[in-house]
Amino acid sequence: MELDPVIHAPARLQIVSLLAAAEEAEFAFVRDTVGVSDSVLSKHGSALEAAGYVAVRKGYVGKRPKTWFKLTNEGRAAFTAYVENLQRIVAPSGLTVVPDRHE
Amino acid sequence: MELDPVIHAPARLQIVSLLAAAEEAEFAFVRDTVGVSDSVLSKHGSALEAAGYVAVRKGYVGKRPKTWFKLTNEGRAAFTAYVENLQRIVAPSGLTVVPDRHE
DNA sequence: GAAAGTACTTTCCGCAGTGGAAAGAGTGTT
DNA sequence: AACACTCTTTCCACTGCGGAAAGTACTTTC
Repeated sequence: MELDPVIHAPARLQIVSLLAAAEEAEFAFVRDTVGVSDSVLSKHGSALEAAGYVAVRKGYVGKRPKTWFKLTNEGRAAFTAYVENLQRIVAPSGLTVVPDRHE
Repeated sequence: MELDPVIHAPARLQIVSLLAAAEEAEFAFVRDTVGVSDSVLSKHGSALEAAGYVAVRKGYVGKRPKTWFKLTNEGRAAFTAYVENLQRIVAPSGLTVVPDRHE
C-alpha cells in the first residue's frame, strides 16, 4: 500500500490532479493555479515526464512558444492507484466530506 | 489549500488515519500496522505530540511498560481538514478520497 | 540593431525531512 | 549479574524541495 512518491509531493499531487481533470493544460496556467515558480514547475514537469506520467508538448501560439502538459495513460493509472491507496489508508477513519454544491 | 505537512508525510498519514479509526492504539500495534521501526514510530509519535495532534499515554500491562497513542481533538480536526483539502485537490478529476456525505 | 521581453530550463544553493541502525535508559526477570 | 522488554535518542546518509539567478532561444520594441 505504497503511496507513489512521484505523485505524493504536494506540488506534484496538485499538478497531476489538475491534469487529471483537464485534457491538456498550459504551463502558465498550471504554474499559477498550483502557485509555484517557473523553475519549480519546470522541474516537476520534467520529473513527471521522466516517470512517464505526463507528456510535454511544445508548440507555438502565434510566434510565442508554449508548453502544454497532459497526463499519459500511465500517469492516469498511477494517479488512480494513488487515490485508491489514499482511500484505503483513510477509509477506516469513517470520515466523509460534504460535497461542494456548485449552484 | 495547504496540505498540513505534519500529516502529509506518508508514515504519519498512516499513523493518524489509524488513530482516527481507533480510540487508542498501542505502540507495537501501530508500529506493526504501519510497518516502521521502533525508532521511526517513536520519532513520529513525538512529532505528532509536539504538534498537539496526539496524546501519548504511558502505563503498564502487568509489569511491562506500554505506550498508547490517541488523537487529540485538535489532531482529529487537523486530520479532517487535511482530508477535506485532499478532497478539494483531487475532486476535479472526478475521483474521491472519501465518500460524500449528503446531509 | 541594441535592448528588452517572453517562455521556459538549468544550475546553484541551502535547508529540512526521512528512515534505519545502534546505542541508551528505565524497569523487570532469572 | 546478565539478559530481556519497551521504547527513546543519537548518529548518519540520503533525498527532495523550493527559490534565485543565470542561461537559452526566440520575438518585439524603440
